[in-house]
Amino acid sequence: MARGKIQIKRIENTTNRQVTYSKRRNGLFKKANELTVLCDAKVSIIMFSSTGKLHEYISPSTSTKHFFDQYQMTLGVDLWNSHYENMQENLKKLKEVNKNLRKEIRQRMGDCLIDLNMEDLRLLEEEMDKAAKIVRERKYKVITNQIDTQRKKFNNEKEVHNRLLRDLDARAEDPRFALIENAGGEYESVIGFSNLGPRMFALSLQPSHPNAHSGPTSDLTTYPLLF
Amino acid sequence: MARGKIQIKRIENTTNRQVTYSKRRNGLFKKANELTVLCDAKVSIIMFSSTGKLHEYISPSTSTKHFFDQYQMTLGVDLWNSHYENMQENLKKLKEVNKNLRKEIRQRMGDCLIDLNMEDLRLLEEEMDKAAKIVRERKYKVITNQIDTQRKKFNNEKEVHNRLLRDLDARAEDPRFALIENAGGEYESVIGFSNLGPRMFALSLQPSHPNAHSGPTSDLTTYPLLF
DNA sequence: AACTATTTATAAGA
DNA sequence: TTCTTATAAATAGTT
Repeated sequence: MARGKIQIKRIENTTNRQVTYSKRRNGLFKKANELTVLCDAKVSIIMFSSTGKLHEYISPSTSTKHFFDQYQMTLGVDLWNSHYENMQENLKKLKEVNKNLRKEIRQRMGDCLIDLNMEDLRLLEEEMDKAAKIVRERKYKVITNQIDTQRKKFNNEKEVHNRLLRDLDARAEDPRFALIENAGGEYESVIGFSNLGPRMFALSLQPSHPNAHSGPTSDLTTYPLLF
Repeated sequence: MARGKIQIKRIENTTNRQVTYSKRRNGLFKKANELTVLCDAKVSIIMFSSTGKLHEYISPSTSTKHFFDQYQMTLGVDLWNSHYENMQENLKKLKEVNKNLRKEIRQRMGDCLIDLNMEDLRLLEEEMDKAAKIVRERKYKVITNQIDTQRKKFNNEKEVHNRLLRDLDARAEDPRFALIENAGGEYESVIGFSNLGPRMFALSLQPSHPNAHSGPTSDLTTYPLLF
């Protein structure tokens, strides 16, 4: 528009193009601002250069977010609605699944049996008996393992103890230790330990504190319903 | 900018303002389009007139939604994130809860018992036995109800049958029916029905052995248990 | 919506 | 980038 007319088509020279972009961008923004003032309008211009740089004009006393919101409201469409709807659909489905899972658990706890007919009840009973058996077996296996471990521990300690005892006997019969035995009286206390130790062990094997762990039973009340 | 310079300030005359808005809007859009072509850029202009009307320019081969998305991506902020954050948080929590519920069910089915210690197993077993008992009781209750309903049905039908039988006997002794018997020979077939029908009935209704009126306890043994 | 005098924008060069 | 300036384009006021 000066010093010669130009064709409106892509400027091939990169530098030239960038200069023109810069100049015309300023021109556009200036015009936008004039429009804003003269006509009491709200204008938003967002532009990306060919190199991907972002420039933006927005009328004073408004914001891009507000603009977008108003844009959507005016057009009566929500450009992000599909995204939002998807999410809500997902949420709904998950809640439904959640509800059903809870119901199943309650049924497995002996609640909510009203909805079940004879066949359901029969299957549930059968399944639960089967499962209970597995749980029982598993429990016995855990018990057995624990006992086994403890026995090994005990045997090991017993052996250590016996060795110590033999050592002491040997020392007691050894005339070299006679003096020390009489002098220090250590022998008695060692015997005392050998009698007491294993018995203490046996006591601690009993599961004397039933609720050391919160079991799986408390889960139903633990998870809040999120709606 | 012609026929006199103007001050860049709000045009008070409404008509004038609207005309200017229209003219300058076109100018702005034209410039935007030139910029798009000359500089290979993408431009989005959205504007609201003072009366709330919306006008928009968008470079060809793009869309407003795409523009907004790119705008947000470039600025590294999500203007609508707050809308979704809550939802996403909820979604995540629900998924987690569902996972745990599933696990609990699996444990109640005899799966995934590895994670449970002795105490958990003991509690689970105890609970499952209790629940199984409830399920069993419920099943028996359903069975009992079904049997009760069937017995009532049977008694009712039996009574209807007996009444029919009495009716037929009464007719057979009524002289008015004798005429019909002699005239058309219909009586034979009626007798035949009255003899055959009830017997068929009895066969299909009588529970194998004679004392159909015994209490619910004997009914339990009369009807085969369907499981 | 068209006209046009005038202002404004800007292409090319420095 | 910025300034300059000749010239193209936009547009205010009018019809």
